[in-house]
Amino acid sequence: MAQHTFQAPTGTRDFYPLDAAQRRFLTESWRAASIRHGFEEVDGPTFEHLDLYTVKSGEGIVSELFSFTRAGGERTYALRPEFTPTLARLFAAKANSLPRPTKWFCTPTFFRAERPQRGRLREFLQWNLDIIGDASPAADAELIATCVTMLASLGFTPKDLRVKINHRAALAEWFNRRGIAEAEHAKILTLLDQKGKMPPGDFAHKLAQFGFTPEMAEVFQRGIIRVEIPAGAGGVTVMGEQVTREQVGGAGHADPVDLTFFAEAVRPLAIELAAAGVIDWIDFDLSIVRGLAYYTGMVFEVHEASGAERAVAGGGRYDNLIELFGGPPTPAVGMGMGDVVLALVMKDKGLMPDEGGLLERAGMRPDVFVISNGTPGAEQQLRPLVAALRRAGMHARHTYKTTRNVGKLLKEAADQRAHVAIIIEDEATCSLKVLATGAQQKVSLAEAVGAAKIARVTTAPGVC
RNA sequence: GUGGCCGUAGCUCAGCUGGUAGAGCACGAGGUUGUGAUCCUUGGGGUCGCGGGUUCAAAUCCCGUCGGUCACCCCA
Repeated sequence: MAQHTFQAPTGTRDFYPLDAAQRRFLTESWRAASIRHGFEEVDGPTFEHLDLYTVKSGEGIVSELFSFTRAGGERTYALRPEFTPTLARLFAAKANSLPRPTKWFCTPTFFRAERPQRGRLREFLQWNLDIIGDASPAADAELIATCVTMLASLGFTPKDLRVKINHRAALAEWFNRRGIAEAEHAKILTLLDQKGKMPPGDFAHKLAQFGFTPEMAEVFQRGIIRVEIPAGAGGVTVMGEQVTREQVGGAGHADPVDLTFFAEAVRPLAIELAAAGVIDWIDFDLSIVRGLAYYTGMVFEVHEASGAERAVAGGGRYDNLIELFGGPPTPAVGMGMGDVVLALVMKDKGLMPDEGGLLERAGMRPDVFVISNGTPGAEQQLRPLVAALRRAGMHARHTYKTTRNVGKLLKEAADQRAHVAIIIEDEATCSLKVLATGAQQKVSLAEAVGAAKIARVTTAPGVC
């Protein structure tokens, strides 16, 4: 009978030790930033009733889900494709006893039945961050600031990544003032979303159907708009690119471009972002609209500065969503960041730690590697010393090879990224070597555990 | 779901217009002077993604299929 070989399902990943270390590094970075900003960790089931997802997104979503029924069962379930419905369910169930705002985060796995491509897989991790019960621009800014702080902790700068912010409510109000019917708004948003996938001429032509001039199309193409911030709110007075009537149509044009209203609408948010110290990362950009329906206010995406790669993160305000899932009317703002694009962009920018760095940051490096020099007395002490180190809370390893060549075993200790090597000389003494520096000292075997602890603490590179 | 490109050792690949598989690195074992090096010896590992077809003969040519990748659709 021929052996059958099994492959991992399409769009999934196997996590060998180094991959697992990278995953843990990312999730720990997410966790640390969340906790520093006062968010609490939550989670829910990996699968939910299918209905939970069709409520918000309609039946069309089903083809994008992994759904199933239990053999012999009636109900249909789906592996979770996102966290927001679960979050809304959790909040709605205890809404009366939860504080306002409630600040929650999680870093779980999600599943989408799409064909994988660059930056998109069928199973992935996503950091979710939500502030529920606070309608203020300060909450929007806090969410974005948490996201930015996390990215900065990985080594990104405002030159690497840009946070592009738009405002659905302000756009809608602006459209209304231009006399565009409510029913047309979604079509315009869709058109804006697809702008990058068509020639500029086509885009202008399609926009014209909604009464926009080619000059307005030019404004949307430029995207970034100018927003003035009062001095004293973070010391920044002006941000963004000046778009003047002269640049896009001339002062005498019949339909002059006036974005004053829009700039006024987002200024409170800009002031909060300046106060949070992240204004350097921000562009107010009319071309960011984010997919579908439920956003009601601020929307944002984090992009690699040159526009390469997919969005690293995205989110926005959804003030109707908790209600939609059966809770009391509650304003909320949230975001998600997937691990796949994040890792790609980190590698693009040279910010992904190397093997040693990943093991370090994931907490996987051995504290001590114990070597016997091969004499009978030393050999006898090897296992007791390893055991004693482990009892003392240290990550201790030893070789499984038969050779007792000290040079080879030191190489093995270094290959395994151990911090300290202990070479047992005989039944009573050993040498303790700090591998990073080569410094070596003789100690009695009885003192070895204590000496290793001290060496480990005083030589540990800081984990930031 | 649709299309382009790609599948040879753990990795990077060689193998020409057909003549039943190789290199480097890596890995295992051992040696050399007991300190992360160099060096030497040696070992394991592939029904060439899978299945069919053409042929005396297929890693090589043809078809299908599976997988990967990139793009479209979609992107919560």
